[in-house]
Amino acid sequence: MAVTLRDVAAKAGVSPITASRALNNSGYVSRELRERVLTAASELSYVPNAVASSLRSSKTQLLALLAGVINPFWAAVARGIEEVANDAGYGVLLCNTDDDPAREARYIDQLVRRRIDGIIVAATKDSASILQGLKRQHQAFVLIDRVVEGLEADTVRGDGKGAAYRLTQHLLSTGYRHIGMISGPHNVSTAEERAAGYRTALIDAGLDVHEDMILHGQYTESWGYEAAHKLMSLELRPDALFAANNSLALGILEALHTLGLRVPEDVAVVCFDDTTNLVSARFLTTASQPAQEMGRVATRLLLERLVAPERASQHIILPIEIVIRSSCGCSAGDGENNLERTGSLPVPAGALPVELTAGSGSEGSYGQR
Amino acid sequence: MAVTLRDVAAKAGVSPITASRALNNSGYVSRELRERVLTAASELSYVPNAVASSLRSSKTQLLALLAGVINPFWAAVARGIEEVANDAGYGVLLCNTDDDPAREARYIDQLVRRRIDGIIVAATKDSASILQGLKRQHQAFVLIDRVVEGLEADTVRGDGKGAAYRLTQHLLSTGYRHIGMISGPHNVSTAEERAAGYRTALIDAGLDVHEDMILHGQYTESWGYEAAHKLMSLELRPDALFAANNSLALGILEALHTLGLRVPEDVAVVCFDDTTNLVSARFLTTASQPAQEMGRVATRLLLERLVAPERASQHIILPIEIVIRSSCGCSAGDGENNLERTGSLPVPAGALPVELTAGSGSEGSYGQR
DNA sequence: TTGTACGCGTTATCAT
DNA sequence: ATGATAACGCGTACAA
Repeated sequence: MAVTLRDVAAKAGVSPITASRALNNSGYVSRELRERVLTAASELSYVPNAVASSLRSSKTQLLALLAGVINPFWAAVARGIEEVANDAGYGVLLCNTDDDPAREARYIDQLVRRRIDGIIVAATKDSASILQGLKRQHQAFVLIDRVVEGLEADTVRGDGKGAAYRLTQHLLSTGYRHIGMISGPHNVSTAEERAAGYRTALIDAGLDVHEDMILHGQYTESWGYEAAHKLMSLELRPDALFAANNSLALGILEALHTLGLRVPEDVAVVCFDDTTNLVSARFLTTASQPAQEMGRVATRLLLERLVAPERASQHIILPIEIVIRSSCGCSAGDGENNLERTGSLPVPAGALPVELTAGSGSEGSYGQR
Repeated sequence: MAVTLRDVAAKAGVSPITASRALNNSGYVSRELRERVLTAASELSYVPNAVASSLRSSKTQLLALLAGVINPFWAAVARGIEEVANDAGYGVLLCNTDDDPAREARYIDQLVRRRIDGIIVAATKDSASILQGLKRQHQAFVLIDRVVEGLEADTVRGDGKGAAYRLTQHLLSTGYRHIGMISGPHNVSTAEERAAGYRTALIDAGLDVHEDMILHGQYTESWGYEAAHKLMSLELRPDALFAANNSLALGILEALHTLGLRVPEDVAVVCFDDTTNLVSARFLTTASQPAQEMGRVATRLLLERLVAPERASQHIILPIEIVIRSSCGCSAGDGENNLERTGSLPVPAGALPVELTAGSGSEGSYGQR
């Protein structure tokens, strides 16, 4: 039924393998035969069968991103991945896990069956055992954004603890003393690490850490909304809130609006993740993660591993810039364009290299380009 | 190297084909042999090779969504697709085109090479010829959200013209007379159709249509921002703005904020697409598209077509509900929770069946469940 | 530079 | 209910 390489070869008067070489620019083919083959192919409207090719070569030329891809952060990551992958001749599958371990497991199973060349995964801690299984099967994968305890693997992530530390420090230096922390699930490493940076900053400033001001839940807008309500009804009401990601920040802003509180006049708000495409969050001071670059770096790492499966795993930690806007009283807006009044905290040069070699067996140092 | 069906069969002491039948629950296999096979498979950690299976059966069990998937609207659509597809044993590939015809073409080529069973595509008009090519190759696909002139194919979309009409009517009945329209690209049918509904509403109300108050650009936040600035600097300044999608609405809100204008006190704003997950847009009166349902219906249509390739194409138009919130002066918020003050316009029963049979050769009538 | 023969892992077809 | 055989469409290995 369908046109095959054979048909093309026959029409061009050559053997199938010659046709294959001509179409793939592999091996030696004379200029004349190549012409004949290409002409025949286009005349027959030949469409190569990637399935057959994959079976024979045991390569699918396909990578996958496994994450909760609804978030703009992940959209940016995906873009970075596609960029590098496409350049290298790979396609990219986007798989939406919603951070649900069950969906995660189902997808991984699917991807392995389909012999996807490599997987970029934002894993929960619950999937440690599944990922161990992948290692055993020699399925290539790279962890992105999140680490998994007890799993040694290529990893790309942001310096979440450091950024949370500096974000908290910024609030403290602006005069806030009762900072509430609204974070994500305990089974996601970034949620823990951001809380840790916050704690350390308080301690280093000689302040007490009130554990009842640290709330963990989901990385969702609705949890941000709920948690903000909880924190704002504490006896010792916070004068500032730290949102551990962008969705949480949106929920928090809505809650504060509901309560008739203004930002930053009544309560300061800072948050993690870049949110430049959300108008309501444009005025927030944020830890702006290099999402697209994370995607690029992860993909490069993955492609390298496809070539060298036995190489020691690399841990790459990208710096995170703190972007200062008017949400924490440093330059309160008055109805004018708040966007004008922004700044940026330098990344402390000393802090990073220390973390860069944190992973066992690591030697990674990528930098940004 | 890898464990194959052969190995499993050998270990279970049966032929490969019996092992295949046991693992796939296809054909007749005795209870005992099935047990033996399953045990052998799990002991060997057998992972079926979907590539080989696809080659032999010429089915990949894979569907793809081709769209600008960054938008929350498409995220909801994707969810609906996954829901139905997974239940039917299909996986779903998400492909991000950014409405760029070149990317669209590249992806389609990839998908066809990989022998994807069916494609759900939000097409631009530029891709008419490519899609014609797909038809010629008997590649199954379904158009979603957007129609393509001169292309007869299964289609699922919202009643955009009708909804735009009613949205405009709502503004008019609330007393607004100078309504600016900010829409998307000319090569996307929804952008045209929403503008058309707006025009018809004005005409039916006996008002003049000022073409300089209708701006087409991209479906992006930045175009919304830019266009709002343009419209608000017209001599005859609009008292209301119609955003043809949610991204545009965000940009418009930001622009109005920049200009120091309040919504709805100074300018009313209505928009298309559900935006319930965007805090800044929670108070907008919107045409709330049944995004997830669109995904579900499109997938059902596609699965049906896989079974009956020669069936006449169906055109399904889903009703769109108008959700009234405080953005157009009907019940201006005063700092309290605007969300309380909402309502909903009934879908006019008569309008729909007429459109349902609009497509040539169509007979579709799906309804909602 | 070109061609031959075979195999990748699975399932369709037909036979038993 | 089970099995033998062949074939899906391509690329590797080797030969010419």
